[in-house]
Amino acid sequence: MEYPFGAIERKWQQTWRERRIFNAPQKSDKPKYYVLSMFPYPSGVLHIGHASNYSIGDAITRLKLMEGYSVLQPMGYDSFGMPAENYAILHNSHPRLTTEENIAAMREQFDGMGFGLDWEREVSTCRPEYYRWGQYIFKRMYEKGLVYRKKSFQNWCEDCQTVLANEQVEEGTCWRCHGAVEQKELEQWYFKITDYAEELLDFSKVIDWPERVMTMQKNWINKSEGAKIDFVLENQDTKVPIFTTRPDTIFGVTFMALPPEHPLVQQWLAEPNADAALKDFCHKVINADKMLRSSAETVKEGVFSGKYCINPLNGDRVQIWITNYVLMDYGTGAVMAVPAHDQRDFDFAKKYDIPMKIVIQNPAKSLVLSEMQEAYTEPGIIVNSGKFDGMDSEAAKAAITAWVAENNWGEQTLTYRLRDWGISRQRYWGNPIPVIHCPKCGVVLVPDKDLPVKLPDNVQVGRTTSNPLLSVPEWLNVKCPQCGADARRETDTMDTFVDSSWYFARYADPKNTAQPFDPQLAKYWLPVDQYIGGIEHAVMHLMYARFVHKFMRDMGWVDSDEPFARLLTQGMVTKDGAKMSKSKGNTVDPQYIIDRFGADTLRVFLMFASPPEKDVEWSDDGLMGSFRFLNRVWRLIDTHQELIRKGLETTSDGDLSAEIADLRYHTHFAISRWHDDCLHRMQYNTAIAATMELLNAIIAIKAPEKLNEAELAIYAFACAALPKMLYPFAPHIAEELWQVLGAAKLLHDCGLPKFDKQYLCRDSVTYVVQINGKLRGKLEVPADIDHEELKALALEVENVKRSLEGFSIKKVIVVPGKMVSIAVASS
RNA sequence: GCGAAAGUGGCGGAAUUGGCAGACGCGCUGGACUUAGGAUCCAGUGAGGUUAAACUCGUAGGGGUUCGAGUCCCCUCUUUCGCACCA
Repeated sequence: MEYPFGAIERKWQQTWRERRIFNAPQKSDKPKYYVLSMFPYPSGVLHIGHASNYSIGDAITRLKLMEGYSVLQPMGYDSFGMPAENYAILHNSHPRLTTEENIAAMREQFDGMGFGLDWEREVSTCRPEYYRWGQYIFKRMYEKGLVYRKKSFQNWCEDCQTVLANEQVEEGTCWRCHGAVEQKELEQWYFKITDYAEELLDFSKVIDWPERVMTMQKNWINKSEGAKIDFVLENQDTKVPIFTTRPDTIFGVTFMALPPEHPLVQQWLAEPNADAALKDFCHKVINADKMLRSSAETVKEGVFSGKYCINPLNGDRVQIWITNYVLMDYGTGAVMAVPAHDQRDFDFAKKYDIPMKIVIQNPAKSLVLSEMQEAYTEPGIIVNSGKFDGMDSEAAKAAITAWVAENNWGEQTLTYRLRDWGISRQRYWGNPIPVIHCPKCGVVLVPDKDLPVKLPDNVQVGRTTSNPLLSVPEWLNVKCPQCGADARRETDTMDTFVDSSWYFARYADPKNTAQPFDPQLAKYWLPVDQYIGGIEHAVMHLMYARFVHKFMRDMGWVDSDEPFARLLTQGMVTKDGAKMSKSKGNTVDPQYIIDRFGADTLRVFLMFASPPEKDVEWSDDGLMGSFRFLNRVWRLIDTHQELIRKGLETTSDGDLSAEIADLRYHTHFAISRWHDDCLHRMQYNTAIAATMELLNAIIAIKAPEKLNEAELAIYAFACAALPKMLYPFAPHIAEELWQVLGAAKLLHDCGLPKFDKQYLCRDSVTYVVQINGKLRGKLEVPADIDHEELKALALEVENVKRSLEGFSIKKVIVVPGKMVSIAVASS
């Protein structure tokens, strides 16, 4: 007989809704706790990955409620972007309509899972009441100098018909569609995330983040210290700044390397007498696959530009080469090449027969140019460097930099790999950038009173070669708010990562119509105490959100330095060892599981199969195991409910059988483990295992109706612990059984299951006896036994005695409560 | 190539501080029951060995520290992830 999960789940979902259990109060006597799972794109269908992810957040939510916190667990939808646009095209509809339909469908499925979400705080990024404030934030950032426009080569995804930020290019492909990314010269809007590079490297204000995520962000930002030094074009005043971390090698520069994108190179190419070979080379490199080009294995190539520049330190005349191995994106986009002391420059110089110059000697073994097979990149003694000769190269770094600064040739500087965040997207379904281009006034921000700039509805969506917004003249053409002249709206929309960079703050005050959120409310709820989401957002979303949060802090809107105090990166659900996907045909439909076995069964399986940060391998058999487990709990309590209710009203004083004393120990032990696993270790799989062990211990009592009053009290206590222990994972059945046992209150309001330390101490303890680390016997002794007495007893254990024959005892060690270890040597 | 994490039965996983390896679940084997179920209950289940014990081996492989190592140290292999010409 299966327990009636369907009726139970519907009943409690309705009760929670009616009693507003999960609608977080704006004010509370209790301490606050903000649990947030990354919001989904509203696909319209609940995926097993959603079920898994949100089960974790919900377990934490219910635990924190039991613990006495005022908990906020909101939910919303990341509803702008390509997928929504494509979905609408596929269904021959409009993204506004399909998105709202999908949201309604998903909401129903979320409720079917029994998630305790505060739906009164729902946000959806594509609704004007939300994106209005995204535009408002854009404007405030603009006013603070954190937004600018720049024309340059962009990562262009042909499939998505839009540009991508550097972070959004994965192995040369688009992070979303994995189409090829090429370079295209465009004028784009940027957020100056680099202003916060230094602070983004600092994770001292987060409480608990995975080391891995912090490392990934640090690597992404990649700070390096060095010097910026101006070389000067021969016979001209034009400066060519370079960045180097090795100023100690500057006297060894024999050529300069520039990428084809370098402005100087572009200028030379534009000259009427530009060299044809140079043109061809630049064209080839710029249009080459970006992934291939930036791979260390790619053969270094270049063309001599015919131009020279002057090394300011020694006046050397240096050839300028255009190469494929220098990145326009990093440092100043120009490299002083020191082939003797840099492997890349060495390879290049060998290939093109460019001279080399040793300026650092290996103290162990003198370098000879003609014999060098690779660059010498280690520290050493400075040579051929004028007044710095003889110095230690490490010390020379500072000395040379200081000399450079003194002579105004350059300065000490920091550089980061992190680039500014390009937020322009040439798509319809996104947040319009609130800007008007006026032929007289230039860039004019849309006045706050005119926000939001609403997306027009009458647009032909589809894969177009230009931004669909260009085809809506009544939207596009406006009067300049400053001078009233005919002007045009900006048609770029914002990267959807902008929308998701502040939503966690909007949840604090989601209906505010006067500002993004009331700072008082945001200061109350933020930071998010526990954030949960996929590792795939380790760099992009999490770094953008940290950046925008720091901006909001600087505006005084929030007062925390970090948006997410604790971060849990959950694993994905796999089947047959691979990520579930339609194309592989290895998907599982959570709705079918819910209909057939109940949401509680699904949740218990997902939480039991592995710790939250690890992947879960789907198993139909495993799911059945969870279903049987819940059925066993159900049968136990349902069958004995009257007995248990009676037992709950009696006290536990009186004689106990050994069996019941044992049950009492197991009960308190299981609850204490559950506490540790749920509250400290966040290892929910073992918390469920502890609950199963308790169930097994209770079921082992075969005839509870024959127990005396004291024993029955212990039995009932054990049974009553089960619903509480199950509540975070299987809340519906837990709530139902709790009611069956006669409770008046709902479980979230009844506190954590309690255990008593005194019952964790046992009268007698089993010690194991080891000889040289090998198990040789066991003995049962009183827990408070004297160690000397214990040693003596251990030596008398039959098997131990036999094993000791022919050996002499060197040492006997007692590990309290656990073992006696005997070290022996053959005699 | 660099960096990080990991490697435990047939499977998912447990072992929290260096202290009985394999909790819990799945699967499997044998049995009971019959309302024949995706049911329930009982017993067993790392490998070898034995009638049964004893005992031996065993946490990717090899060495080491220790009375004692899945756990600490060194080397090697494999897998996953991140970075990958960053000047």
